[in-house]
Amino acid sequence: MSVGIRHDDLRRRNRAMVISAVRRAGQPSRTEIAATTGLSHSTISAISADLIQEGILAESKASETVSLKRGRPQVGLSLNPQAAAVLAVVLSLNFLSVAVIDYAGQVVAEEQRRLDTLTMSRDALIGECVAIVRRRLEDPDLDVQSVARIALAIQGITDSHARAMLWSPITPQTNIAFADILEREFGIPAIMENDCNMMAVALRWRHPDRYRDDFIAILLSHGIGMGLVLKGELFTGTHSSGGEFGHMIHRPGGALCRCGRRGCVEAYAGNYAIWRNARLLSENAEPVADVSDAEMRALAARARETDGPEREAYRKAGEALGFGLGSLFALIDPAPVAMVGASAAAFDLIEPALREAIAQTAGGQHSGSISFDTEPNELPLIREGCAMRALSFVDQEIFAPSIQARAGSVGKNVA
Amino acid sequence: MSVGIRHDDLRRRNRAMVISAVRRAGQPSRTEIAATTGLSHSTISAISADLIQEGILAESKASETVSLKRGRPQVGLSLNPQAAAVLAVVLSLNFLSVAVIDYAGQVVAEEQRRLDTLTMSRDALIGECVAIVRRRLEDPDLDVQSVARIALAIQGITDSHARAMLWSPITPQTNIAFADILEREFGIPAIMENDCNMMAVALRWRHPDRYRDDFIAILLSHGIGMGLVLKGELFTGTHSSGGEFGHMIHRPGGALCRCGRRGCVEAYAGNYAIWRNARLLSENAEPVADVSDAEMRALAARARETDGPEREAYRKAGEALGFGLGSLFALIDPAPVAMVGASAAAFDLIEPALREAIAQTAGGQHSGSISFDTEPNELPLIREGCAMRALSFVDQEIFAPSIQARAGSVGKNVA
DNA sequence: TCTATTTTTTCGAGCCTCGAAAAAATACTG
DNA sequence: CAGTATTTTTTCGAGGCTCGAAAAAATAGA
Repeated sequence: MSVGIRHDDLRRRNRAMVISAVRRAGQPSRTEIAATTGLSHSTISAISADLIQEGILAESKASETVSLKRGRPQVGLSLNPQAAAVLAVVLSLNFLSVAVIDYAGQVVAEEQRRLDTLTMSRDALIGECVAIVRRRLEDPDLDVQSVARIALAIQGITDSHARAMLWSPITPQTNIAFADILEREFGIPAIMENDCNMMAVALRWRHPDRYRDDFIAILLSHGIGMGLVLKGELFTGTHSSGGEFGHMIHRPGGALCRCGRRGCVEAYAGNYAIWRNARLLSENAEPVADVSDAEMRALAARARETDGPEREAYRKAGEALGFGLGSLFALIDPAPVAMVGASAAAFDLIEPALREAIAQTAGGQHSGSISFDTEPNELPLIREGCAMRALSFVDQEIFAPSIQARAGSVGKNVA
Repeated sequence: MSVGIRHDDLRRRNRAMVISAVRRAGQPSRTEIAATTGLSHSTISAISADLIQEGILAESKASETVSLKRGRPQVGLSLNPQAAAVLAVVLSLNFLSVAVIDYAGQVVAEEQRRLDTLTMSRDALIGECVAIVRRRLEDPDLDVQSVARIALAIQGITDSHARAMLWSPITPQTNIAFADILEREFGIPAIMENDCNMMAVALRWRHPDRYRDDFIAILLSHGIGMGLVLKGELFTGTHSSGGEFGHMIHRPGGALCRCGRRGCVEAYAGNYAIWRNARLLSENAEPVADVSDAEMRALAARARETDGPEREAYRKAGEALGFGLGSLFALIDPAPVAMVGASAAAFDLIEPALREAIAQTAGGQHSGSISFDTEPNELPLIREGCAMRALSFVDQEIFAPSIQARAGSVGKNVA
């Protein structure tokens, strides 16, 4: 059962709230923070004095915005970039990237690498990840002491504790506890997240107006992934990262999916499925390992030109996505949808059939009001989500810890 | 954004926690409460002294359990039955029932009534609900002042604020703001809940070991409903009660559903669908309004006897439920399932096809470990859930209010 | 230079929780 | 049956936290 609130929790939570208000608002004054948090000015004053003294926040000296109002000008508070740093590692098909991000959220260094993830051994895969992190940590420009968190996003299913990859389409290996491995290797807290969940996290930071409490991010790529935010919280399954939208059943016993089952949404809407249908191959044909983006673009071009099998393939994809979304909407009610990934560039080919399908489902009552945005580039989004996830952890777990072990904290080695 | 924690919230939350600990544990001693909440003995002592003084809790005088241990015997704390009362109203097809429940959760009065909900006018339907509540409130044995909450459960879709029925299969009427109507009529806070959600709430109270953080309650009746608890919280949609499992799409363009659409799970697994298939009627045949329980029992009996269309009808029902659950499991991961309602008595006919279908879906990896319980009687469950929902509200909103307006509270008119 | 205005800090009051010690209530012991 | 051991509950002072009010700080306008 949930635990009572101890007296010291109070300060901890309010500290976290102030930090989070600053991260969200950019350069809010103490008065603004008091307004958004509902706490009194005196409390905000006390907490921010602590945070500044600890080197977590800083006052923005420059009164860049010329104060037009009378009275004492507001002093903006901002995150001290040097207070900490985090690493965002993204592992996707044949591709590994890492970015070092300062406490204010700016990328300070990055590195990318092509791999052959599908054929690599378990040790090689782990080795590459460890190595790329090590290279970044050995960068003389980086104060290793300040690195407070490593977040690794992977295409595939992760466990609900954000420790391990359970299964992934990018490698035959399963059950790799990346978070534990990195933690042991570098002594830095690490987490392992699902890539689509990180897309959703990033969208929430990028467009807080459009994507706030309830929305859906769908990755249209070789496979179909989903990140879901409900009631302002990232939705995960009870045991895994969950939200395996691509493997909801569209047609029982239908087309062969990459996962080995039949009739999944992905078996109609994933790149390999569109490719398979466009070539008029059997639905039982083994999914191909990879279709290049160029090839998909050519497919889309042909679909736009003539009403041939390519157009029909996209239509089928739209239908599968539409019925899938319809079933999803039956459970969670309609919400804004962001279509992310290379195939989002072909969303014009997908949308008509998708809307038609949705109209036949429980979500159909609102089909007019359902809006779709597209964002063809998933990688920056995933990295950004990863970084924000890691930074939020630092905000809450390190700079607002439950124990008063504030001495020796990462923030200390500043000013 | 979320709001900071004020100093007075602290006491409020801890009060709520103590009350909730007592409601859950039955007659816990102060020491036990301290252990489960993690608060100190002194705090528990102070809070429970307040609560006893206010007439919310009471010490169980009788040391019924002969203390076998040395030392000062524990004094059990219990809820004072007279501290408040709530009304649980359940409106289902052709049936209206109300129960008065004391603060300790015991039914102290009840009344039931047959109606013809399908043909009643809007005003008549509202009138019946208001009237049955009025009769209970006019009961001389009841202290009207102590009635702190009315909870109304209805088969159908309610809004996410628990104010109104949006749509229901039991009446052609839509958008009835029952909660507002009852509140205005009687001046007592009211809520409007979905029946299947209340089933889930009740299961959680009844079997906290089996149904705690994540589970699914499915109503197998004329229609198919679902109540879902995820991460210990009742799951609702973003705009409505959500969880319309029965209207997830099983077969695009398939059998005609009561909701007017095609291929919903319900169009294969609802009583009317089983009946339709058992009679070898077309999948396009208009769903019948009602099939009596006796008729369904006869159908089930025939299905058990011979391998005819009846058995096939149940098989199809199982298949639809299985693929539906499989898609659901793709989103939320597998969880224990309780099958509730008259047709749960025929679950033996449904289960084989259901398991076979699930095995073909993303949930299939765990198909062996998924357990199903059956509970044929939904009404007591719904009422119980309704009552607990209302009582929890009293616990938290009235007996642990955010403002210190403790004078004049309902608890005051006791001792 | 003085006044009005707005932001931020300071200060004392009021709560709340906690730990330690005391008090209360019982079982065991000889 | 009195004394001791044991367990539960209450009491009490200390320490923290937030709050409101007042003071201080910082600026624009007169």
